[in-house]
Amino acid sequence: MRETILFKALSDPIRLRLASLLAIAGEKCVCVLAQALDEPDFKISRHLGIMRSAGMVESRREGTWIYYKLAKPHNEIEESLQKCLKIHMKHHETIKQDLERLEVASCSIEPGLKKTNNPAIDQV
Amino acid sequence: MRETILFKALSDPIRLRLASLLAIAGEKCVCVLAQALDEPDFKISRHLGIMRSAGMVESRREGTWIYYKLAKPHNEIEESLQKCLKIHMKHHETIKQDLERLEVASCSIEPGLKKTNNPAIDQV
DNA sequence: TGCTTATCTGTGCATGTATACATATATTAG
DNA sequence: CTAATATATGTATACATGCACAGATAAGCA
Repeated sequence: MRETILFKALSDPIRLRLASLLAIAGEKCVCVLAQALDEPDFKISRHLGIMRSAGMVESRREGTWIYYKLAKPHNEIEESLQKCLKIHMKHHETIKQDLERLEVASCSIEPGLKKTNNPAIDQV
Repeated sequence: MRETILFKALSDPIRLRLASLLAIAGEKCVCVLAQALDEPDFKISRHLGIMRSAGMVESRREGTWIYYKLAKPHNEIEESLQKCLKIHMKHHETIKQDLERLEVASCSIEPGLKKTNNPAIDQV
């Protein structure tokens, strides 16, 4: 029953929130996801690792950042599940709050942007 | 994240098989499900209890037997999941074997039938 | 080179989970 | 009542899981 790995991956609140955000908002890096969920980086990283072991997400390095996205579904069940998350979870109260934090989240140094020497500007 | 209870309920192979059988074949009693999965009664009973606590199944007593069925979905996610199990799991190798055993399964005394005093007949 | 940020991982601990076995409860038949 | 069948549950054990903290690794930049 390989499928149980999938359900186990979604059976933890942190991982269900991560999967929902990735389904709704697409590819994101660890530090942005950590801000969206308001949880420490190492915790998010570990859970993303579990999800990757389950074949649920894929990662891609870009400079210092590592971006995660939902993996292409391996079968119809996974496809149904991903659609289900994308369509329904955006109305979930917790996910709505996560999405709000996600919108305003940013890495200390945005890719392509350079940190200035003016802290006042950096805070924007 | 109430939904994680659902996924946790499906994250064990026994429970995923039970949920799939109930989704495909409808209401069944414990001893028939135990035969279908080829697992001891007390194990099936305990897992069905977990599924009931998760609000996933409902039970109904009829004489000595207790029949279980999938509960009416509480939201769109549950509804999607049930449809997903019903449509896709019937093609799963393990589930196909379970369904074969389910077809020939029967309680020692079928409801409505009386046990005879002739062991030869009872064995049929 | 050294410094900073982002991400990952080793470790110990507390908690949760699945299991088998024995036993308890419930219903029906005699 | 007793016996038989179906189902549920208490318990001990082995194993898995989530967590926090510290430390490691990797990339970019001065």
